[in-house]
Amino acid sequence: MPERISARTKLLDAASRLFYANGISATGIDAVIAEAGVAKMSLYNNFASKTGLVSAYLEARHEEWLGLYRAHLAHADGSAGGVLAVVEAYIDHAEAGYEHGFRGCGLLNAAAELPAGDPGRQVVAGHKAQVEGIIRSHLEELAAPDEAAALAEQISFLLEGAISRAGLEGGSELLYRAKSLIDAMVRAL
Amino acid sequence: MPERISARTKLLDAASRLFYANGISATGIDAVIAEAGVAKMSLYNNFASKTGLVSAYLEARHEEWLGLYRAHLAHADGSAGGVLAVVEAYIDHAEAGYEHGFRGCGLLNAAAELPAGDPGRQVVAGHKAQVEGIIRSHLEELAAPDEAAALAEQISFLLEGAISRAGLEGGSELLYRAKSLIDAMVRAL
DNA sequence: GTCTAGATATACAGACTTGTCTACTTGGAG
DNA sequence: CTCCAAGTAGACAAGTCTGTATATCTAGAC
Repeated sequence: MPERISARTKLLDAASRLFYANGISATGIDAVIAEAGVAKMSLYNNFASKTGLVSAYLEARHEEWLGLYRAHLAHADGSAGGVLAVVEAYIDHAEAGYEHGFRGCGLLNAAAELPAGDPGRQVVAGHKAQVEGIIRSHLEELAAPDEAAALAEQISFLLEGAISRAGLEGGSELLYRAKSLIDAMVRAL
Repeated sequence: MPERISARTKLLDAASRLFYANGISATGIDAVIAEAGVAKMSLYNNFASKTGLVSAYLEARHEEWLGLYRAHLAHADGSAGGVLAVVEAYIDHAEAGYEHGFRGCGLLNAAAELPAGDPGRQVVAGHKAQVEGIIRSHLEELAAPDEAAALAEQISFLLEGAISRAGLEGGSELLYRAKSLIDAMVRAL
């Protein structure tokens, strides 16, 4: 009973691995279907084009992150713990055993190779804004709205930079440093 | 007397515009030579391959940033001003009138589309480490080495994140917010 | 048992990519 | 004036890319 997995799922999983490790432009259709172990027509039966596959990839990365965040939030301790759950979701991401090491935020990397004006860049901008919004909503339970908004922006910048730098280093170490910095900032409230 | 400009320079300038605006993989040789207004053989007489052009591009972006930083450093006010000169160099970069708007750090964007293990990623990691080192050396004139190192890391994360987010927004506004945050952090020493 | 939706294998069209080759032109240095 | 380095124009080889077309297979619904 080998768990029937749809071609669509296999394609998204394969695309996720290859797009993340090697970049989107550098990953051809043929590489994706070979990694997925499906026929080329299965790709075009499930997605309108490579661009459609990329859009689904972006959406899936966003949903995946939300899932990791919610899992940590469920065991989080108070509002400060909620903020840390955001960081822990990225740490999970960094340690999820990518074949060629951690390479930073998949969404930000995708945006980097999309030409200016591509709608995919709006998706990524929306994701980042949502993350900052989550942080802000937790902080609003600990401080006045103005202060919460300012600190949420600062924390989201700090976290974003730590992810990028950690991606260049290839490991999650810098994310733990960001976590303790953020922990101290929230506790200082 | 139309200022004789070498084909190499025209190619690097054209590659700079196109690689930055549209991404490296998405930019073909033909587009670069058309933008530069030179013959294809001029490219291969000056660079071993497209990869060689990309390496020169990365090096040029690093040198360009250093030039902007040094220009601000020359008019900087004390060690705190030295740290702010780092931020101002990125603000200059963001406002340098890119054809399709600011799109973040060109070096980080390039790293995002290089496959894991590509030597170009080391160049980018080195640039980011050098920036953090510059910040640290300024702070060491204001605080103990340990404290300076910790704050330099925090500031470099914050700045890096602000650049990425500003690139997604397409403007330099978020960089000014980062500048005032960093200004406050340094003054608090 | 039949029908159908989904999957498969393979070939192929057409465009685009990097890089090479050859023959020609041009601007200045000596 | 001559020579040479740098640049030009365009054709071309060889490979890769996306996307389509066709014919076949298979598992479950009815």
